Amino acid sequence: MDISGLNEQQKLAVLKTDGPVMILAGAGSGKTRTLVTRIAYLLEDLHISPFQVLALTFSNKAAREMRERISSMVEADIGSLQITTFHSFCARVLRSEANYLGLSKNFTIYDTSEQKAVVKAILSRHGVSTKEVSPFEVMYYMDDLKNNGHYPGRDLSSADYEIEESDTFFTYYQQYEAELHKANALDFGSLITGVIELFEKFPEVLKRYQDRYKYLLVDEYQDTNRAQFELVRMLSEKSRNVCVVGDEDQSIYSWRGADIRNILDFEEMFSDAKILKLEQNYRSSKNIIEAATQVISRNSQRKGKSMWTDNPHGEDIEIIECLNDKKEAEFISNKIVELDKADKPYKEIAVFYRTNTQSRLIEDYLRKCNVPYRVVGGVKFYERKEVKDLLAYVRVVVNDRDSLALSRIINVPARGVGATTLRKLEEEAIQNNCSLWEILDRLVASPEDYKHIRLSAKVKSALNHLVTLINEIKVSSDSVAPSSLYEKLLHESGYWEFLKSSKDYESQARMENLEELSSALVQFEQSNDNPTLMSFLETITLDTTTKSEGEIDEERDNGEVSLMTIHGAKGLEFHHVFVSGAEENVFPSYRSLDEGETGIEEERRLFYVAMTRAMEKLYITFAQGRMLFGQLRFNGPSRFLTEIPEKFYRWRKPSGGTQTSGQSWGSSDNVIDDFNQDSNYDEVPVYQVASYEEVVDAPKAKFAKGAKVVHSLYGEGTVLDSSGIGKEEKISIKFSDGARKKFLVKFAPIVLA
DNA sequence: TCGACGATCGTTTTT
DNA sequence: CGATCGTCGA
Repeated sequence: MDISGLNEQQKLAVLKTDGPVMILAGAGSGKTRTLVTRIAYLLEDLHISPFQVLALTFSNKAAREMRERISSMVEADIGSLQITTFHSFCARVLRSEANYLGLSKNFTIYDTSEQKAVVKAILSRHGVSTKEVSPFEVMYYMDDLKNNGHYPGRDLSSADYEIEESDTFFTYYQQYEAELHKANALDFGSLITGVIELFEKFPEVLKRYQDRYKYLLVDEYQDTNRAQFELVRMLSEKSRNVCVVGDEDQSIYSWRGADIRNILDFEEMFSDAKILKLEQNYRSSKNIIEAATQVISRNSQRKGKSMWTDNPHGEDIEIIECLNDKKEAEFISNKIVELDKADKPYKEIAVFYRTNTQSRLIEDYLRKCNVPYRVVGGVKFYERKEVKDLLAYVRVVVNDRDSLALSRIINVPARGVGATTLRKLEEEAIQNNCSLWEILDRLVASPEDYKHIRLSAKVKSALNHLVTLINEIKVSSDSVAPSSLYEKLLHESGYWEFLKSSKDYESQARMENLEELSSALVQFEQSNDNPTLMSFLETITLDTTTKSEGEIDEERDNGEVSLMTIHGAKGLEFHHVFVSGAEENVFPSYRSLDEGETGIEEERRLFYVAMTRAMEKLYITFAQGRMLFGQLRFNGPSRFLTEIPEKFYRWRKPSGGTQTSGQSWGSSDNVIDDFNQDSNYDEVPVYQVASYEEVVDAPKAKFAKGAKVVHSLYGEGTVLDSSGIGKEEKISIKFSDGARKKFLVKFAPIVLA
């Protein structure tokens, strides 16, 4: 293996194959290249069988990329090389060892919406309305347990988390788990904890896997949760050849359970661990790297790396202060048009935002300017109602104990089986201690046994038809191609007809989606050795990469501008990057602001990720006023802007328009008033910066309850409520027209009347 | 059983 | 503002 092109640290990372290694790889430091070379080195030079290597990633995209790069590097057939996501790996293990845990190998995987449905059912069973307890709270609670590696009945003596068993949420959790078990289903979290349970309860099974996988690699290690860490620890306990690669500064999924302790405590967990740092950045200009380094250095939760680069200094970062969100979108579009005129390909340009909703305005303006773009992420194909419906049919075929799927389709299309009838059938299932499907199946097979369930002739015949259809498909599922089974389901269930005859203007689009689902299935058949409905279901629940994302590489012209959330941008790079909406309450998001310092640090990492995607040029834009939740808000520039030292940027702000003087945000001398923007907001805010000046350092609440105030946009009002002091002061105002609104005093154009 | 209409409430989303 | 949800009424 030729490793002469690697730097010294990278070489060490490739060659140190024995014992635990943690590679802290900064943004753009050649992380994937190193990882891929390391695997190639194992196979080619050390002659390790691909069968003995397991590489775990988070996304299917990362797994695919790694596999492709390795296969182009080595001679050997890497068919048996396992490069896969944590979840796929666990699903595979659990399918082959299903019997140990009382599962059946055709188990269904529930996604978040199905998880929610089960939680709702349990809450309603307890007579708890979703208003009293939000299903999300329960889901969050359960996810938290699972992220920590908990499964029902786990021995907690060695666990590093605690459980209050008298907690009603714990009861909900237990019932939820029981419910999933009955349905022969697992959710994302229990795919991981299921394997932990398997390994803990059956050491001989664990030993088999330990013996097989002599070399373990974990990518994006900063995003692992505690459960995944446990899994890694167990698998590598014997060989101790574990190599994890991550960057604590790019940990942006803590809200999904990623635990930064996995990085910070790695050395404690693996006492003989070797820590390597990849600190040379090959991606970005010096300006960008140094600025980003300054920003991230404010975080306390980090191991600490010092990134550097040999790349040229590059252009200044540009911070653009826009009058409002429309002007921001307009600026970005115009700039992109300019870049295009300078022969910069669209595909080298990306626009990032904190939340998906922010894409709309930007899209509008890009369209106006005839700039081709694609939105990465957004509405997922497999989350569409009609797709979910059809997949529910498929799920029932694959796993008839999946009562949730069955109840979803039992009356879709409408068969006259309403909530009441369904309730009766479910009651009967509970009485008989069997699944909903078994009741239906028996009811159709021997109706005389179920005379006590009073059903109309119409309902009976409808159920008969449904059950017969499902049974026919089940019988032929071994001999008939999945796509043919799908077609049969689609048409004989009446779903297609139902859409066709529907006058709903959306049903045309729905039909197209179902055709797309069909072609996805055909495509799946063509690219898999042993395609089954089960494996198709698993693939689409565990791999959400949309088809269009894969097609982009084929694009051989200028391509398209990429629009995405910053989360979606991780791992990518672009020559020209726009980070939009750099305002307080947007980025950092208002939600993380009340989480305190932890929240801010995660947002800062997000900001760091955003900055370090840029290779040549970085534009950061923000709007003075933004339409948010239906009202115009004045949030002020993001604190992260002030964390970039002045020498790295030029701050441009509007001149002319209705901008009032006295603006003080870009306080430095590198502010350039060269950027003319007239407002075309219908209701142009009269900008009263004076109040901002006065309020910002106020030692006590400026606006007390009951005070009469004037808002430059909304007029006169009375303060209803006030909280926080100084910069944190928030007030709610009742205006003379009766409207009630809340403001962050610091930025609201409000004065005492 | 279905639809229409208010009330509600707003992150991020690898799997 | 807008999607989503639950509650009514037919």
